[in-house]
Amino acid sequence: MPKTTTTYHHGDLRNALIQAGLSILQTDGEATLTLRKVAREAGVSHAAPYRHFADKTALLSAIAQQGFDLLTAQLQAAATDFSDTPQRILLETGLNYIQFARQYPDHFRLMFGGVLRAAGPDAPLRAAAEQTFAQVVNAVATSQACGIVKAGDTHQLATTAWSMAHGLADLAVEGMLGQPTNSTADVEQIARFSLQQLLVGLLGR
Amino acid sequence: MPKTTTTYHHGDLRNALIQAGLSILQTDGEATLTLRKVAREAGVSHAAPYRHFADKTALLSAIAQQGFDLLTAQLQAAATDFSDTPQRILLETGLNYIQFARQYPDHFRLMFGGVLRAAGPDAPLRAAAEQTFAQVVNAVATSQACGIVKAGDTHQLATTAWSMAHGLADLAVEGMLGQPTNSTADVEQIARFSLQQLLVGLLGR
DNA sequence: CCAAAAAAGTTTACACTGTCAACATAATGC
DNA sequence: GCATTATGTTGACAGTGTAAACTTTTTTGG
Repeated sequence: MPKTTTTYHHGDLRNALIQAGLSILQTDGEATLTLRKVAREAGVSHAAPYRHFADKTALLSAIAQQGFDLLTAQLQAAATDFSDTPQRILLETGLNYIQFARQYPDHFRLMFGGVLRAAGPDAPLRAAAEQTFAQVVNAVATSQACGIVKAGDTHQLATTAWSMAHGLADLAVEGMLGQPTNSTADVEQIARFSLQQLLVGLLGR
Repeated sequence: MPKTTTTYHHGDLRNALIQAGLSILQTDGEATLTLRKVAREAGVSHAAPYRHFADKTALLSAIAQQGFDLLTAQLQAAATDFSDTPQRILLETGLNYIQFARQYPDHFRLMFGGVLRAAGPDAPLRAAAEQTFAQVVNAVATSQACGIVKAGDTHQLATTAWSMAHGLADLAVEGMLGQPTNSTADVEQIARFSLQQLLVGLLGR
């Protein structure tokens, strides 16, 4: 019977629950994301999730983790896209980061909203976040190699770059960028400008 | 009878509720902040808050607004402190912003977590946020006047500076700055470094 | 192969939440 | 002074997260 999908009881809940939660998150936002609704959407009883997640936070944490994985993949894809023009990698990585935040605002907010802070230093969620950060470190290292960023502590420079992109992303999601219209063009413009200003500083003369 | 405090029924609930909510927020975090607990703490029945706030979100919104006011005042105080060394104003404004976030992490997260996004473009909360931003604009204008930031669209440059500080603040609150220890010294160091990098870019040669 | 243990899912129950409607009381304005 | 409004209370309701007891399936060791 390995014909249909998997072997045991339901198929695999846990993934189904994460998927259901993700769907609710994207359509109705975190505020309305309830454990019972997730269970309903997955077609199981309201207590079933507790066989796979210790509590609601654990489910949210898993969803957040999936978000970091997705973001990591997206940044990596961008990096390979621009592997022949390495001078652009840092800029494009930043723009991609911001685009992700705007495309999945609730997912993005969940990723950086308390779940992370609550996660201990050795939680898998934190590891996933650091893998995303590693993508930024890569971009900085590449930029250093091609002379668009000065030599120096790569990790530190990457933290700086990450902060810039993250700040732009968060303010954009919150609707505080490009005050009146807040259009895609507005955000792209200010993001491009800001990242470029930082790059000038990171070149160092 | 203007002896005690105020005139009517309770004194003034609404402020008492905001204060109680603030206290809960700072000691136990947003997750445990419940409307009924706020009412209890203020010494009124569980439905009393509805005479002053349409719903829970309205209370949270008021608390967030108070946060923006506090932050604005703090940034302004920093600005006057350094009025005789204007070259430092932007740096110090940024450091102060980050310090505020670390001092009141839950308050900070509330301010930028959904309530703002949910607030319409003409909500008082948004006005309060813009007043905070105005403080950054001031710092940039001062920096331009003393030649530490190049001429150009002040508003745009301020958005850039705000994003940098905000990104640092948010990542610091989330515990993603200064990976192992995350100590105050660590955060201060990376924040100072990052802001300075940006300043180099904003000088522009 | 099959009993026994473990895993996965269900039902019932409980305390607690946000919110509403009906009611009570205090303050204010004519 | 009294009617109106502002403020606060009580009681109720649907919905929530979570734990305990129970059932069903799956796995597994003799």
